[in-house]
Amino acid sequence: MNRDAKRTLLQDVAREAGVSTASVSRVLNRAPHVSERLRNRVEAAIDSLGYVPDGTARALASRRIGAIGALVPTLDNPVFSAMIDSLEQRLKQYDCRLLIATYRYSLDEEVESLRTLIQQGIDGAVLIGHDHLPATLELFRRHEVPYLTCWHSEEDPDWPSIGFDNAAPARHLAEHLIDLGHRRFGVISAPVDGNDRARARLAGFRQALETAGLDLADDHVVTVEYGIEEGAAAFAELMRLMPRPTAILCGNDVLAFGAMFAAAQAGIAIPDDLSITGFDDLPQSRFMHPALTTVAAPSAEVGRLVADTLVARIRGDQTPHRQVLEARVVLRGTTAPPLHEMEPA
Amino acid sequence: MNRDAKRTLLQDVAREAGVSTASVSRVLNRAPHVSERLRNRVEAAIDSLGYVPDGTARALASRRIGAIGALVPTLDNPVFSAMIDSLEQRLKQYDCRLLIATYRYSLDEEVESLRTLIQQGIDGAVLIGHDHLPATLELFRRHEVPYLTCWHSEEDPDWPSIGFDNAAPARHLAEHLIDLGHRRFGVISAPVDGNDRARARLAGFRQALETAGLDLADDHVVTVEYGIEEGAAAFAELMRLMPRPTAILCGNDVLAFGAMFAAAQAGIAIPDDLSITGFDDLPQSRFMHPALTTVAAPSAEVGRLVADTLVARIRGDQTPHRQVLEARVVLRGTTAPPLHEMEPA
DNA sequence: TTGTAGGCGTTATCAT
DNA sequence: ATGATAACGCCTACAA
Repeated sequence: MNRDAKRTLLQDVAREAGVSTASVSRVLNRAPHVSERLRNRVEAAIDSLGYVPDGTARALASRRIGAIGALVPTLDNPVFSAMIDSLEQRLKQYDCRLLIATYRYSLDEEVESLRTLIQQGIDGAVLIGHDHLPATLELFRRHEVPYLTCWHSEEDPDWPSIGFDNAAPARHLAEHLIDLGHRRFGVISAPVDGNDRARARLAGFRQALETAGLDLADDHVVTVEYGIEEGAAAFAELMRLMPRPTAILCGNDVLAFGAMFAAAQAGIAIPDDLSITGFDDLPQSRFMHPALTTVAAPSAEVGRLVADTLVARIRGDQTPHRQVLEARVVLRGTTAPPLHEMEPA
Repeated sequence: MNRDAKRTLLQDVAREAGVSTASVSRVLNRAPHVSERLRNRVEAAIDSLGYVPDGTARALASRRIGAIGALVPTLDNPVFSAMIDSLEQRLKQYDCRLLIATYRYSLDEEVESLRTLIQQGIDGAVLIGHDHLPATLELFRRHEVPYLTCWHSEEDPDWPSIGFDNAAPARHLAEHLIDLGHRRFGVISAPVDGNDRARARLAGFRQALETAGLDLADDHVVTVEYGIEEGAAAFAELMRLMPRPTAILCGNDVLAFGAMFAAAQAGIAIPDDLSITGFDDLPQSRFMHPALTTVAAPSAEVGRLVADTLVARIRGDQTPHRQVLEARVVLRGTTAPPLHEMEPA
């Protein structure tokens, strides 16, 4: 009786079953060319000994760890946690684990986190968005780690992707407001530095306005960090403009929540006095008063598809370089014609 | 020029620096008794070769993988994603990675996920709550994996914990409503099966009511899955009761959101016609109209403390068996005296 | 303080 | 189809 009852090894299983360690390994890995009889003997031995394979030894010998890495800016944003949630669920079906790292929107930290994950031996990785440092790409290349980006739809030979167009729906939102008769706009944007999604959305807003011959002065675009309170503060800033905007486009739903809250505080009626839009379609956006007009980001779908595609890439299968999902505009109650609007000059 | 330019190994670094592999290993692991000179030589060699240690080999040889596992019911619930977010951030400071697995509130699936994580070689694990299958405990014991539970405050020699009391604040919420003059209550609860937190909260509600000599009939407790829509449906069910409750206690904020939405739809004024409470204090709860009376679950704090404590346990340090954080009742705008209430008989 | 060498538990390449 | 056995890359007694 050893003082720490040595764990049972593959070798013990082999002895118990009266076969070679190679055969046990084959059974474990469902390798072809294994006789029914041998398989049964081995499986019986495994059961009777309660054998559990050692993942680290297996990883060293096989050069794959059975886990992928996901690098996300933060899990505090529900769109990302929803994506990660569905990603993990799907990976489980492939018997693949998930290693998470967050980088607080710092691309430098993203590189560092990726480095440690690669060191850890991940079989593949998924990144958010299209903005990354060159060092990131170099790490993937040098260590030959299969990777994917998601949440954007840029065409780029360096970055295979699964996502959706962030600019077009943003443009549609702005066009919708223009069609309703709005002429004076305000924008609340997330910081665009290192965040291509925020940038694309802002660009979409701008494009629609320019096409309509409308001006969007710099002081009509307020940039704030993610957060309801931040959205409320940005809203207050926009409301100090004279003349006031009649519509406010927000870079995401949470900023829109903040804007709606501040509007209510200030006694500004949505959508009668002012229209507001979001982007993401968080679960509660449907259940507000009024319900938020926004764009539905397909979080869960992205997660599933990333799992399917990354696993395929790891296997060496061919996969589409770029997959674009639909991000649909959802018209609800926060957008309406500008009631108290004067006709443009 | 090999066709796959073999990666540089620790051995290569040793040769380059003109020292033994053991010395390189020592430098890598910040072992004591290493001369300044040797360290510099080795570090120079590491830089010049761009050496990156192999995590899998290190894991096999050292018997630790540099990652812990977190088993959570789902990441779709913001309280959990917030906790995981802070957990991961803190773990990074200890140079420790995070492996995530979700189990959709199925304790059987929890066991299975734990098994694969342990097989993966995790250095430690954290579980949510106090409800677990015996097999879970056995896995920890058998594989000698340090572990922690969180989000509850049960005293149990088997389960070291970091969390907060779920029952007491729930009781306080109910007491507060009783003090305001409410006598007829409804409860919207999450499924309590395998969920000690939901059970504790419900028990807290019950206890306060019983102490006050009030009745809570079975049909005044509606159990629904997590979700705004689910909360709304439960609310509708409670509103069909005659006489109607004047206060509704919800098992979490999201259910409360649903209830508030349904109330607004039905033209029931909160808090004048009806009081509503939640539990969790999600970011938006403060920014609703009216703002939600609820209990603040210290998500981020739990995450940080779990990281600190689990890492200490892995090192073999002594840590408190049970750490109880404060979960404070936050009185806001959804609770008020029952305006249209008759005096109790 | 530094070097030598034997594991760590599998997988995978050969034979047979 | 099955069996020997050499990797896999690093850590760590133990020796010097």
